[in-house]
Amino acid sequence: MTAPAAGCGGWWWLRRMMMDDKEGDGKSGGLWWYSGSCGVEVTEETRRRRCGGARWRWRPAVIRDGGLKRRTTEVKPARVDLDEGEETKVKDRKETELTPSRIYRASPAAITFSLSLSSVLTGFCNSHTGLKTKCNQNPIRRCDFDMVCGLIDLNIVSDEAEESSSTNCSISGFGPGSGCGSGVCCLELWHSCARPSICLPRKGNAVVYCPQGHLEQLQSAGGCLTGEFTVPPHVFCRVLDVKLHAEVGTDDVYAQVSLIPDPKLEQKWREGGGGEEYTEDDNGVVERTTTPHMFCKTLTASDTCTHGGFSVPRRATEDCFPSLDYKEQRPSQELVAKDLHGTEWKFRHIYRGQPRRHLLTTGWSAFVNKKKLVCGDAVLFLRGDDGVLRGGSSEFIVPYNRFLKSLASSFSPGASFKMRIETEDAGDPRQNRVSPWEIERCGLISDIGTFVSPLMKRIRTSFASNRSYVSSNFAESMRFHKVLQGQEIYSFHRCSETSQPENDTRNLTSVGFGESLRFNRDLQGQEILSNLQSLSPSSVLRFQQAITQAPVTYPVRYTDNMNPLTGQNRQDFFHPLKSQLEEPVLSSKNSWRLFGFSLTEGCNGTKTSRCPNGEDRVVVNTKVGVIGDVFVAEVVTVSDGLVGLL
Amino acid sequence: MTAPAAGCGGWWWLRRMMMDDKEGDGKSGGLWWYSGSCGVEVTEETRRRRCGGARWRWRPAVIRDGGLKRRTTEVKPARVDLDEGEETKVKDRKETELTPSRIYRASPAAITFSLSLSSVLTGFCNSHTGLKTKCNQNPIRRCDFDMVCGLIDLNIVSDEAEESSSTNCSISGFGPGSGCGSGVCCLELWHSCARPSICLPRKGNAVVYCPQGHLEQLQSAGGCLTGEFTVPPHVFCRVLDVKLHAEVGTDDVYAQVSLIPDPKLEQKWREGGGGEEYTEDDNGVVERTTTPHMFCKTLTASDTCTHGGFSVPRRATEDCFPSLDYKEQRPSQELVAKDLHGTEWKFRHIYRGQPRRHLLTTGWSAFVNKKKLVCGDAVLFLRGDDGVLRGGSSEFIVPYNRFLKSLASSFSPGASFKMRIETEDAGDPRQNRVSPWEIERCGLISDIGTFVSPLMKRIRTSFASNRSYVSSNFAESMRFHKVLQGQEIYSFHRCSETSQPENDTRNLTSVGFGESLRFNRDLQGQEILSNLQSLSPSSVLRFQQAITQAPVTYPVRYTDNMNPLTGQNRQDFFHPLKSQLEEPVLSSKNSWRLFGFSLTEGCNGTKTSRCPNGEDRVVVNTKVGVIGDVFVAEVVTVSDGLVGLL
DNA sequence: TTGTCTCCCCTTGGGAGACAA
DNA sequence: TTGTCTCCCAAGGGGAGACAA
Repeated sequence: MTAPAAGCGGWWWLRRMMMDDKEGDGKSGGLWWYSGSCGVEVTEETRRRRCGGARWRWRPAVIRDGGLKRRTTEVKPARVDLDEGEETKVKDRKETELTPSRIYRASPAAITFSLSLSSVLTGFCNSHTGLKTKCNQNPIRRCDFDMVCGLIDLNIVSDEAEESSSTNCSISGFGPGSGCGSGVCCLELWHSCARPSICLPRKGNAVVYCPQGHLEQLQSAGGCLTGEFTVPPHVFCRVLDVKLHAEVGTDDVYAQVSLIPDPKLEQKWREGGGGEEYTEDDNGVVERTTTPHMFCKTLTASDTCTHGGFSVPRRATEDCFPSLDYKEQRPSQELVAKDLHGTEWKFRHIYRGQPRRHLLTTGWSAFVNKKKLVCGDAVLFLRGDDGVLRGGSSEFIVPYNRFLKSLASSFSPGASFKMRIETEDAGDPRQNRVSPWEIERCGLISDIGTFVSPLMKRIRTSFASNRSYVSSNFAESMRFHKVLQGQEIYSFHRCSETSQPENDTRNLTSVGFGESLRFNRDLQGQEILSNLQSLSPSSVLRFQQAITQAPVTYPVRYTDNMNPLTGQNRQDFFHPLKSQLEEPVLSSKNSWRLFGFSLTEGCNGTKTSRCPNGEDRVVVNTKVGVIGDVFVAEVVTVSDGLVGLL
Repeated sequence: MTAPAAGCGGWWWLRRMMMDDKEGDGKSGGLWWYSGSCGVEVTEETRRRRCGGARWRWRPAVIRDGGLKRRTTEVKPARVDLDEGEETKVKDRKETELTPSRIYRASPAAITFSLSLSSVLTGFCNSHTGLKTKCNQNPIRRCDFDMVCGLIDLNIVSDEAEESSSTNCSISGFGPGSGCGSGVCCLELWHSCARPSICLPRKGNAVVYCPQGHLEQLQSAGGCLTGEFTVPPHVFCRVLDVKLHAEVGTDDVYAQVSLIPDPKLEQKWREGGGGEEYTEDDNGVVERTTTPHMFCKTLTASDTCTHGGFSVPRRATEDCFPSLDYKEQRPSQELVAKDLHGTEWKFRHIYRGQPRRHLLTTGWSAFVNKKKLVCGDAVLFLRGDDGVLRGGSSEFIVPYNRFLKSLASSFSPGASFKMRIETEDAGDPRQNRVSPWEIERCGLISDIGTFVSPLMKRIRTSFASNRSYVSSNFAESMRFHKVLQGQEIYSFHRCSETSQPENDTRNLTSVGFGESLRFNRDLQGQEILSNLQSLSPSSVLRFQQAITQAPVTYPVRYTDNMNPLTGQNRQDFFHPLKSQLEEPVLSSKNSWRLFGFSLTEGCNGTKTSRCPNGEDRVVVNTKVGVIGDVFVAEVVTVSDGLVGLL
């Protein structure tokens, strides 16, 4: 549990915690429970064991040397047979199979595919027992809110106090078509469970689907797809539908996005037409106009033990729960909570004790047992508001406008750029290839775009000067911070500095982010440390070595680059190559290709060229670059379809 | 629960109980538990719902108006919200999918197939929580026995008392190759869970496999097989291996029989050779030389409630459990029981109370909970002895000798015959076609065999005069009665009469069965009623109508009747017909074919000929015929490959 | 403000005999 | 002989305040 804290807190901590047991020896993440008489260790023999494309996961727990003296029922069998101090393995948690993403074709006209956004892209976004909750005190006072339980560490709680209107909230409404199976999945809740960077497209959005990258990832992930497929590099599509889902057993969230190819979009693009009429921002993200009320808390031993209930942080109660009638001696009310599946959970919320505190009593232990929560897990309460489905992107579904914009910028070896990353991966990004729409030029623009698309002139925009894009990008990322809990918020401008006095915090958080900072209100996190501290010289060296290795060539073929699906081409979509006589896979080419989008058209250099003074500059860039969740690097190669970095 | 009792008790009751809720409205089989304050109804919304060939089942329970006052934990949630007398639905029992039978080919030489004997053939043989048990009182006294828990009704207990040597029994031994997956499945136990008429072939037995009937049944059962297959009507085989299995979740038993074609057998048959050298009886059944010790008891409310344990019938204790040291004030011992999967269960067996009685206390409730037993279920204890794998037949694997014998007999319309049936189906036999080796001539032999096989002269034997076969047949069926519990045994000669005084019972049971009657020792059953009572005139009429309808022709083709697999013929085994140009399926023929075995060779009548005075005679035959598990009917048609009845 | 602990009390369940069918 | 009931008691869980970090 000594892994350095990195980034600006928020949901990043969820993954950080789950990555803590990197040694994989089952010790650092082991559970020591009631260590007074015997230690019970939860092993992880099969953690992350790959099994036919399925990923086995393990649920971490917190090492505790202290603890309660009573044992839980689960430990009971061990106690009987154990001598003092003896250890045993308790398999009280079933490991759950991770469903790989699926591709299927609903009809020749509509390409429907299900992309497990959080599962496939992160692989570790598990253990959420999301709750979408309503609150009932009596027929008059009623409040709907959402609640998510995950694995979030928190030692710092936000000091921002904010009075909330905690009554008469309505259920966050999603139509049956856009919700979960039961039509009750809440968008806020879904996002709070998903990878922070996940943005969902909206119905009707114009997007560019990149099936090559999708297939490639599926294949490399050991999915069920085998053989070679004839797929175009990208398909201009409209979003037919977006459905939010959650796995029944694990509460892992995923989305099912239905696309239909739209030849008009391609035609528009070929004719040099600009972007879509709607241009809220280039992600299509629509900011909420209402403020969500939510809080997150890591469960303590007392929260999860059988004696007593859940101690609710005072500020969280005021922000998320309906106010109690404090004139009564023991004010109480009943909360009705819905999880991701629409299952209702009832909790008795009472204000009692000396000194007074807020507690959830009746019903809480049932929830703990059913969701198999242990000390160290976290729970998130999210009060329901009316949610609006936002635009966005996955790795394989790129907003049309963003796609067009990316064509207007060029990258050449040595050029610096920045992109958002998952903070926890900063120490080992494993990102040697990125898509042009994921990155942004920064610093000096050494090469003016040598690649010009038919519409480049019209929409050409320098990323570096496109300030609105930058802030939008951050607003998007910060939006996910709101589900976190913290007392002290640090601006990412100061994240490499040491902690500040508490009364300085608000001033800092109000600098430079405007409205998006309101999401930080509930942030919970430890001190923000620059990833610089976790980047040892040796790790940098390893990273350098990795990028100089021969690039991997994937067996994905495409027949006509930049050629969207039309006619017979579309007929062959996803059909395995069998009798087609083509040249073998171009393994001799120095082609780094993730999404099949060519940046080499009109560009001379197609070979992998190592950065002339790479090592120093990379280190410098890394030092400067890892700020919060923004990764700054430089282009090493620009080759067939992607940008090699860093 | 007013369904008429039918047949001679025994395992028939298992299916009878599960058929009780024929209305399917979920009411007649509902569970009313602790009706004092609230009724809790177990519904069966999806009972026996077919789902892609899988059969969903439901576990019945007994309606109880009385009961204990304490509630089980499962009812607890309902109690909170219920007013007095209010009802709620409790789904405390998961319905379990029934695995359909499988056919696969291990190698071209060895046809290995797995036939789920109990599941496929009965479809309802579920809910057994079999236990194979050892008994430990101390290191000195140790006893192994078997225990099965099923759904058996019993109101009568056998009065026969028999002292048993209850100590130092050995584990019933089966080699790893012939047992369950873990090599611990007991043959006795397996048989006690299987359909009563199931007989397993032995390793090395000569059998005739009838793939056409097998495929036909699989197809009509909605199995995974589609298309048409080139299969011969029968294949002369040797039994390579017999493996006993049980489904993990349901304890449903099935067997995996491995066969290998044996051309020598066919050659022998063609040369007019006789039967096999071993001729214990024509089923190849080897009678046990040791007496099994077992008992069965329907669980009472007290047995399944949380207060107290399982009350063991005194005689059962003496017969199956090791004797206790009655000099002690509270004699007790520990029993270690193994279920079908080899899972061990420990029970404390104590002799206490005033008056004294035998109880299983510690460990019992854990078993009840794990196996989800409720009042009305039954439990069977089977003491382990050395078991010997017996010969026998399934519907598709016919013992060679029996097959040969069946060729020696002929049937023509109007001829009477009898066959064993599942008692519970007597009211609706759904048996309009049978195989010649399943039936036996009775009454006047109106037609002397017009069908003569090459070896008929040598082994020709009249079924009606083959007394040993008759008794063997009954011995086989009675063998399964031993697992049942009853106080009053009725001879099948008197089964249509009303109940007799108890002291008459022993005399009756000793008439006419000789050694086979020892299996009745533990029979448990209600009064034996003739199925005549359940055969209303309308049902007979319906049956008559059914058999006069145009016979169904199945899409099973066979290339050469009576031609076993040889050479290329064998190569095509199970391979779908694709390019073969044959005449269409002979749907115009009045061919009733179940196993593809022709009885029409040398026989003039191939058309469906209705019995001249059918209705009256059928009724008469039925009246006479349904005696215990023996069904007497008459031949209606003799056509291409089977005998039409009744 | 809230995590831990202890105390109290109720529920539950295991195990015993009483009693009667 | 055995099914049901009641009693006893221990274990465990829910809920409360005490206390301290």
